[in-house]
Amino acid sequence: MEKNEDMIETKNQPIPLPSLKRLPVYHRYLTGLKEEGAENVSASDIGGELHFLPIQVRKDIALTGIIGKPKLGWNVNELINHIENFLGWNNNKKALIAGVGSLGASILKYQGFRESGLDIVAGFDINEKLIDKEVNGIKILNMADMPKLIKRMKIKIGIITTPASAAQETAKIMEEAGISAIWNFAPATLHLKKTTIILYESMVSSLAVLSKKIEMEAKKIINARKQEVDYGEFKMHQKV
Amino acid sequence: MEKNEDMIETKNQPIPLPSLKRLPVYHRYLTGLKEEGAENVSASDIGGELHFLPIQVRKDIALTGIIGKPKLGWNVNELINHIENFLGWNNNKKALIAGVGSLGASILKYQGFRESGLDIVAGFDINEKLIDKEVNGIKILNMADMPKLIKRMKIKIGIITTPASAAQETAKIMEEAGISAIWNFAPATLHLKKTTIILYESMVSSLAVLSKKIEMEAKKIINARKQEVDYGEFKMHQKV
DNA sequence: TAGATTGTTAATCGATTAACAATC
DNA sequence: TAGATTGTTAATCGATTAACAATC
Repeated sequence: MEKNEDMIETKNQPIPLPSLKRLPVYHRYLTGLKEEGAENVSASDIGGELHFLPIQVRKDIALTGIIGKPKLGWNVNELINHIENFLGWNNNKKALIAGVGSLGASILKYQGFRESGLDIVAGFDINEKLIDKEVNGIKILNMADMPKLIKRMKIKIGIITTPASAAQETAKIMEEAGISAIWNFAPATLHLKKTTIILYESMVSSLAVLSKKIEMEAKKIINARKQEVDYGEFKMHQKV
Repeated sequence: MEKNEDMIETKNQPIPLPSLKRLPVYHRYLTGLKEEGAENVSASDIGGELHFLPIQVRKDIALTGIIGKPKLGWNVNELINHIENFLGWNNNKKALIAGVGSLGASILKYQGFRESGLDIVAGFDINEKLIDKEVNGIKILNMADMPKLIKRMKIKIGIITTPASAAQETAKIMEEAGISAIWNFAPATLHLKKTTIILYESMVSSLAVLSKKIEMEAKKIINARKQEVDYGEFKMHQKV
């Protein structure tokens, strides 16, 4: 059994984070294919549908350790299983969420996490009106009782959706109670032990990317027009 | 004026996306500093607080075109302004959101977007109970009226928070009405014109990153223990 | 068998980090 | 002046893309 686990571990290659983000996208497409009854799928099938290059799909999928067949591609079911195993969707991880405002509630209501191996067992808030209520079948408890539950259930993952002003304090409480990984949705930088894993989720950072993309696209169009004008006036120096 | 705009445009360097995501984080820290009355700030001040290397901070900030003073760093106010200008937070962009479920509502309620230059002018839904209601002062309208409003207000940014099953259709309607950039929170791949900008926001992809980080950390600890044992048994071959 | 597709090794591209001269 | 910090050029690292042999 222990030996077997060692066998299953794919060679200790480093895993590109972008690959990690793409794998759930492949998985979503594949489950659709499975429902349609598809047997096999190739890198160009996946890439064509999801707008990735086939070589990138091949590289990403190679990480899961699956062996495909030249000319056929991979078996759809087998590939789904390999991705799930690789991403750890088959061994559930317990988590809890602190702050059940509108964002926290929307996370509690999202069905996709459970099948991705994340089991949110409770929510915590300081708002009396929310305490002892349920959201999507998940009980909201008093924030004061959070450390107790973390210890009792040995919870390792904490999700923070409190206001920014409460994020640091909440994170510290989580850490001291035994949480080792924090998924932080509050717009605040956390100061924790080096060994504590933090993943920041920032919509404002995403928006920055979107805005720049829009700006660049606009500039591209303007430059294209400028060039047209240049040509129209018989100017020779392109500035592309 | 036109000439001036050309001057302000920093040299046409490519902008690393990760830098773009870090700039709002710097901005948040700087506004805090400003409130505390700080005059100047250095790369190591910022890096020390936010856990970045000073050289990375310097590189990122150089993108904004600000000129610092050796030994002093940058003027806090000036730096805030440069970041805001660079990210386009000073020229508002109108947007609308389709799907006012719990996630859509939490986006409507989030105050941070407005100061980041995103002005969500309306929400749309098919749920009769939501139509003509307001969320955070923003009116919810009938989805059927979305194209009209896009055209009338010349809105270019659409946010999708519908169920995954409605995302493609919604995106297509947005595109046909004149939207040129879509921020998609639904777990669905969109098929649109090549020129339409799409930014995917996927919590499941983020979760994949968090899970792997946890798994790697666990493995690191196990390996460290193995090594201790190896040393304990006077074995010579390290496997790190 | 011929052709398509995998898996692997090599080349390119982009982002981070290092080194260091300029300068306040 | 001496020391700290910027801004720039070079080196390294990581991810993507290309090339191609293996093979079904």
